[in-house]
Amino acid sequence: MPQTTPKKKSRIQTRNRHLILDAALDVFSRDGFGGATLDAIARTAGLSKPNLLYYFDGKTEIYVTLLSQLMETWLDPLVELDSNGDPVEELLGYVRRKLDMSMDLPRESRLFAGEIIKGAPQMKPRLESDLKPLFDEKCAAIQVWINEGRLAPVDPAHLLFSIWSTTQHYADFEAQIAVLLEGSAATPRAARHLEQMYRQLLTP
Amino acid sequence: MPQTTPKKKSRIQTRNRHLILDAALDVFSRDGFGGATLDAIARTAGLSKPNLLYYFDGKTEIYVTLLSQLMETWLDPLVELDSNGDPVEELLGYVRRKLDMSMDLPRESRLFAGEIIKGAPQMKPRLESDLKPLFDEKCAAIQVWINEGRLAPVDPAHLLFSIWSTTQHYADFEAQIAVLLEGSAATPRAARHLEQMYRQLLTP
DNA sequence: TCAAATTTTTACCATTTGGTAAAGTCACGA
DNA sequence: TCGTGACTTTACCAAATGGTAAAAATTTGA
Repeated sequence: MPQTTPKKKSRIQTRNRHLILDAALDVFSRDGFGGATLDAIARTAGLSKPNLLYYFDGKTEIYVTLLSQLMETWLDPLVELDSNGDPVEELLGYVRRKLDMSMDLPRESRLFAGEIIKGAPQMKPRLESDLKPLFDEKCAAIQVWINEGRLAPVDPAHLLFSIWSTTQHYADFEAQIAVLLEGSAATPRAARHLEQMYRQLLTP
Repeated sequence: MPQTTPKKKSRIQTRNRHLILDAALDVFSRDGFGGATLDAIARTAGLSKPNLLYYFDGKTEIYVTLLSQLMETWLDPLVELDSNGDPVEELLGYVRRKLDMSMDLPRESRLFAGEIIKGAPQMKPRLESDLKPLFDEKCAAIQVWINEGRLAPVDPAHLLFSIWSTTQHYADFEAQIAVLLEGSAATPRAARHLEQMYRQLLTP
């Protein structure tokens, strides 16, 4: 009986698949799906194009595999938002995790952004099946906190949108920020600014 | 003596150039520069590909023309930020203008986002020459307001980043928001949420 | 060690893409 | 109305691109 997720047998399999996915992340996040080429991915990975296609069935499969892996990583900080914790501190912790993620994984952030900008042709099903229920659950939890008077009355959905946009901005618009901030490092001041902003907004 | 900006002579010239630029905005904002094709632009514009190339010298020229026109529109709301006005109201007005712009011109917002995500290969010079001085000027004006005690102490640069990201998010991530919010219209609640957030942050 | 299985390379191919040459069509002023 | 210049179409190309077949090289396991 064939497995739906076939195990990667050899050492060399896993090594090369990782090489390819890392190269593909470079190329897809910079050029988008349409602008990326198999040649560019192969060159970046240090493999030949036919060799690439020995490990993946095609350009689309590489892209989908990347997005699929990314989805888990991307949802993780929100999963960790604990409805039993202190409301303000939980949300500030979430902001912090999202910001760290933007700084540590800018390519992943840009890949995600590019896919959504295009209208999410590949991701839409997973947005509906994975993100939407989690989003609804967390919005409800935030609303409970508000009803209990432990959080200032904010629009839960748009609060989450704000957090996503302000944190991901540092990855997605890095090129613009580099021009405007020149030498100075963005991270510490960004972290301070976001904590100040969301603490004021959320404290009842 | 040839003009640097040759005048568009006939009625049909201007009409077709507009048709092409509008079609190109559709295609480039969805597929990015690399993913866009002249065929797709021509089809969208209702012209033949050679006919396209009668009006523009090539794919790159169309793209650069679009970005160039966009730059003015994009900077405009920030230009209007009046250092003689009331600080909080001026900044809230700016937020409002940026949000309206995202809602009215989502394709332009996505085109801009796509270019920056790629590392701004075409825009970087104009970011340095046009945006950077304006940004520095407005940051300085905000700092003056803070020093005068008319605005809460915030990081001017990161305040502007927040405003850009939270407003543009509604255009750039429209596909995701559509999934999460389903039927309900985002605009009025977004406007309320952003006003609440920035009023609290900025009021001294 | 040596055959079987896995991995890599070489040599291709069909389609798509950005772009051009040149012939044809149209609009307008003399 | 007719010639001239502006516009459009037809018929192409060369390069790039996603992808394949099959031979060659390498690794693996008995």
